[in-house]
Amino acid sequence: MKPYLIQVLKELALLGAINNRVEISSGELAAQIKTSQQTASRYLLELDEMGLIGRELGVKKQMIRITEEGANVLRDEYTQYQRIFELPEKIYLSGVVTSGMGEGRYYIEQKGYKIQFKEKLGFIPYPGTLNIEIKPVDRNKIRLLKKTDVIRINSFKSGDRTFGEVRCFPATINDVECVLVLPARGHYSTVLEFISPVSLREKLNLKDGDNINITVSLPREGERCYEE
Amino acid sequence: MKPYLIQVLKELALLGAINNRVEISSGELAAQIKTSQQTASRYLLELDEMGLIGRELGVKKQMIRITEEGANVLRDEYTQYQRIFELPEKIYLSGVVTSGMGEGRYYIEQKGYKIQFKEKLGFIPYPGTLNIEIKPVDRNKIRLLKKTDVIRINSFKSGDRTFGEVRCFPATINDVECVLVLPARGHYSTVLEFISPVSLREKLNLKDGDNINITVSLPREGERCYEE
DNA sequence: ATTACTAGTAAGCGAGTAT
DNA sequence: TATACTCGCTTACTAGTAA
Repeated sequence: MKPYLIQVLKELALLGAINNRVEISSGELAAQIKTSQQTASRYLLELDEMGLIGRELGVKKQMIRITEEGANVLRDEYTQYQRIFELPEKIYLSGVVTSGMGEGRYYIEQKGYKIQFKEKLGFIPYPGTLNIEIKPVDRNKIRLLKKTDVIRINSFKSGDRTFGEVRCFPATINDVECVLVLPARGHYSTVLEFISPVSLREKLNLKDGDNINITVSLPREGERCYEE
Repeated sequence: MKPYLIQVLKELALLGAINNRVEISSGELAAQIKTSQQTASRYLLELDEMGLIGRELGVKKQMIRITEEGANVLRDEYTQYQRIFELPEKIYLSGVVTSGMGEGRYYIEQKGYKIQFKEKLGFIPYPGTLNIEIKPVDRNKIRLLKKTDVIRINSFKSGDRTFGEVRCFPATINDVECVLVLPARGHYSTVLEFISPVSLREKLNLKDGDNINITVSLPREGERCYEE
């Protein structure tokens, strides 16, 4: 979808072309979007061919109406802006199922973690984590999570070693509820670990390489903290 | 403002670049917006030169943050989408002060209208209308108004002639409250007439040719009616 | 008046590559 | 690895104009 066509569609929508036909000549549209009449005419032809607008050409002007499909294009844009400005409650990620090397399992089996999971999450996790590899660029979204404070699992000592603090976020994978577990310290990884009372791999019938969609819930506004 | 730059800015914002710095290479951005690394690099240069983003170039990746100015560009876009989808309570117009030929005055001085103005608007208008010429393309917005029902002034007979039904809409001109009066029948005009208890021309200190901004309030959702 | 075609020009794109 | 330059190619633009 060409960006300039979205802009034109938006302009038509602002004139009311979503719920009504709108009377506008290519010259008028051109003035509105500050381009030439010829270009405006071409835009309308393109939008028409793509089925995003409908036109009734009269002898003089034309009546234009945005189609359902065209309205959907704009609605999608609107949704994106809402995600930007409406201090989102969720972030959206997609990723691929991978196999870790069983370290996730080793960690969550530690008594010091298990007690806290039971207390703060209300369940003892199935012994094993579901590892999801996300796109490197989406680590920026994880960055946001690291600054928030949802459910905090404290660090503890066991024998000679220390197990670090981790943070938990209510999440869904393909609409199944689970919990994202992030180490509070350390470098950003492209692999996320999820836990649940039951085996997510079985419940979701997943195998390595499967694509899945993730949503992660963010805490309420007041608890949010940003840089600087 | 080039449409494709807005799209890129939006993409960065979706990664969280408004409140945080975001770590992204030109190649990653390219993949995100489905273009080449070179083009993505050029986009970032353009946005940087325009002051819409700030960059910290490291040896490897770069940290990007949307500036206040950049955020404003996106906020303006968002506002436009809100006007499209949030079933607006107001429509926004701009226009130029013109002189009619005194017909407005003739009409509102009619007793049949005056009684109804007093009853339904709560005031007897200053004897004269403020005429505002709008852009022809904005008649589409007026079209929306014609389908709504805010304050209806009934037609009446006086002597041998009939005075038609008119509709009134709460409005503001340069933030001063007034009332837009539209004939219920007849062709769309590019000249709108406004009334008020006092002389709007004096109160706003207007002369012919002055540019003014208008907002017109629409009725609540339930009362709205669309074509078809 | 319009819409929209043609043709010449300008802007945008991406492969190759320097840094 | 990165970023971002050059340059040939493609796409988009507008003036002129036909319908």
